[in-house]
Amino acid sequence: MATIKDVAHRAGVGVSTASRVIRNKGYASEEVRKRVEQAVADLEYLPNLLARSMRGAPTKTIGLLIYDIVNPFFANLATGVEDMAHAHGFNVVICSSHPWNSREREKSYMQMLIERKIDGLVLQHVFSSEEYASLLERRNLPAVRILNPQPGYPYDLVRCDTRQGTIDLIRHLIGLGHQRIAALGPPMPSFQGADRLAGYQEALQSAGVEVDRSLILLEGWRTRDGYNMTHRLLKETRPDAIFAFGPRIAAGAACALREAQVRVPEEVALVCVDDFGLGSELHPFMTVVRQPEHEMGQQVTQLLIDRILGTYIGPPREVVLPARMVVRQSCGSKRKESEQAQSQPQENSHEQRWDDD
Amino acid sequence: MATIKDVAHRAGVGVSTASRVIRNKGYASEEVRKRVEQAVADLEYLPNLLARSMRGAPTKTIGLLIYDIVNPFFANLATGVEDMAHAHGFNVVICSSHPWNSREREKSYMQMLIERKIDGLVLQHVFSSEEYASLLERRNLPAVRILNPQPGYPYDLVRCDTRQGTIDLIRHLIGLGHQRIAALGPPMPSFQGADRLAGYQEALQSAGVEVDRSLILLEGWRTRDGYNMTHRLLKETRPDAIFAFGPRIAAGAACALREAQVRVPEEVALVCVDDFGLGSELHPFMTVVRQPEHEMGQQVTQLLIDRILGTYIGPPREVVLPARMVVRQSCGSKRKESEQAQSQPQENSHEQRWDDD
DNA sequence: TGCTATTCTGGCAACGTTACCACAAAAAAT
DNA sequence: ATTTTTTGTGGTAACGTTGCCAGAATAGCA
Repeated sequence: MATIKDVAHRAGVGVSTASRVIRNKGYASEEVRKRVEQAVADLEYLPNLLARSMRGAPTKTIGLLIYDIVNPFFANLATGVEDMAHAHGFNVVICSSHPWNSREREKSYMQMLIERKIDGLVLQHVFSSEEYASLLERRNLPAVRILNPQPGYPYDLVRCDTRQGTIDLIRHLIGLGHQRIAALGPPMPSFQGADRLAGYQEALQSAGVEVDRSLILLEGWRTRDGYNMTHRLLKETRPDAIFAFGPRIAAGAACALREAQVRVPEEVALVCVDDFGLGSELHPFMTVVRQPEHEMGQQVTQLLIDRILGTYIGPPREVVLPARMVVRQSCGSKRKESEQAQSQPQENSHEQRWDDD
Repeated sequence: MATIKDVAHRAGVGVSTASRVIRNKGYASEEVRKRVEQAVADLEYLPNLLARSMRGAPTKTIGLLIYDIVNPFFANLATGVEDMAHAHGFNVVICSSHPWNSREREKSYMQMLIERKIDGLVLQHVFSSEEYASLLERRNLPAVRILNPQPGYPYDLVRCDTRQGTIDLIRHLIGLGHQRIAALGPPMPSFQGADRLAGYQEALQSAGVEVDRSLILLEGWRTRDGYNMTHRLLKETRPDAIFAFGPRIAAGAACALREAQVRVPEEVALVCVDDFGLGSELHPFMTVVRQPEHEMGQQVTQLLIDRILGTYIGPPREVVLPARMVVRQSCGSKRKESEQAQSQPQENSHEQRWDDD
């Protein structure tokens, strides 16, 4: 662990001179420059960022606090953040507070990020406690939000219009002749849930389909919840279609349907919001509405960096990106039936789908 | 951004006293303790970790450097690392150097991690340059490895016996009557690839099946590669089964098979190493060999923390965990056919599969 | 030759924290 | 009564870096 002192000594110069050469700032003769650079190479010197930051230098690091890195949605989001951050010379510290609201980790990560003096923060969490907001404010640490606003605090926000996306999806189902469409989601004080529920109701009403409250079950986001809700649903009625608010719910529903020997899409259609990552590459089956995760990650990072660099100063901005429907086979569309022999013409070309390089 | 000086001043004590109270170490009267704690609360003081670390204190942070957080394998691995790290009071900085060997990011992240003075490092990368090893050595920064050894450097290692796992998988195929089994993998100087190729050949030989070199294609890990290899393969021959070295390859293969109108599993069986994350929850189709990612993450972190704390000092350890075969439907097993009506009895109960809470 | 610019160099303070020391007061042991 | 130990407190020096300043050497210009 060589320090700048070692470098200076080895090059036979003072520390300030070495510092100037290393940072390439200020005067230094060619002669001295060479010697210092040689010493840096010899000692494999890397500056101590901690010490630098203590003098007030930015850490060039941003934090990303999300629920669950295992969820492909967040994973894609994270790569979007990383891509944009890197383009601006920032590094990203990903903190996955972990499945389902582990408050303890949320707090631990918030403190850790602040203590380590990051330059800014991308937040997906809705704070479980208001104390966090005041923590950020007091240090005036720039923060931006993804997905959900933080009620009462005016951060920049990038979100996706899943309400409209849901409307598209439900209209698609109605267009295929489905009328009794069930909705499976989380319990209701929920931002993401509310958008989808609103879209669901709006699409039905505008199509003149009555909203049947017994078709709406709101119990949770997990696979387990989707499974339970579907079983309960099937005990009472037989819907034409099931709209799951998220992919885990849809996966649980699919399992319950299999167990009940109800065939998808022949007997019931199944759709959801957000995609299945690798699973959709393997077997492009489920018709979904996709949020543009990667782009959302990039955009929110751009907003944050604007704030960090002071490029933008002003009232909070809100960027709303459209959701994109991907029609596949899980609703037994007419199109699909008529073109069954061909290789899913309704799916985008695979060239576009595979961005794994 | 209150400092300890502010706290001390507000409490009417010296900085050392404040420090002692905050760290709960050394003497302090009840009276003073109260006042300092009140000041901490009032000012929302959080210690500056940077400054602490400059005095030589451990940062209680470990770095995790992986290829691709979007891959569910790595995502699960990461949560394993986080779980164990948290259990010991460490935080984790995840750095996803990103799809397919972005050397630039690898380097940038290595430097960033070292500069930020983490306590230890979990590495999955095989260094693209030897300079990294010497970097770590010189700072004697503890590091451990996951998946692959670093040739020439004796780090602790946790890996999975994918050779044996592959043997199980191929034997399973042979047991179902498949003889002409194709292998699709990456180009050959590859650790992971070599294990799987070896297992493949070993299983065939021990079953008395001749290894046909024209059935072995080694072009890459990507979906695109699997797609291309499969098309090329089908142009020349028609195998009984396809063994993909990884899930992306399998996904590409599945796509090519669909396009060629070859049905899985009726006409050709398809298996691979590693699972499909959410996709397998939705549609448990592909028979795979799974590495215990989460456990691997936990174990490797335990090894690292042993090194950091000095609990273990000695020669490098190697932990080899078994792979687990998950039989599903993609090889048209006899079992599956005979029990078709039932709900996948060969799959573990969903209670075990769903760990999303 | 002098005089001001320009280029180059190194010493020193400061960032926020803690380890170490010195000292004072109280408590305990002689 | 004294010495020793325990308890409580605050000052100071580092950690590695950079900004600021002072000064030396060189160059440019009368």
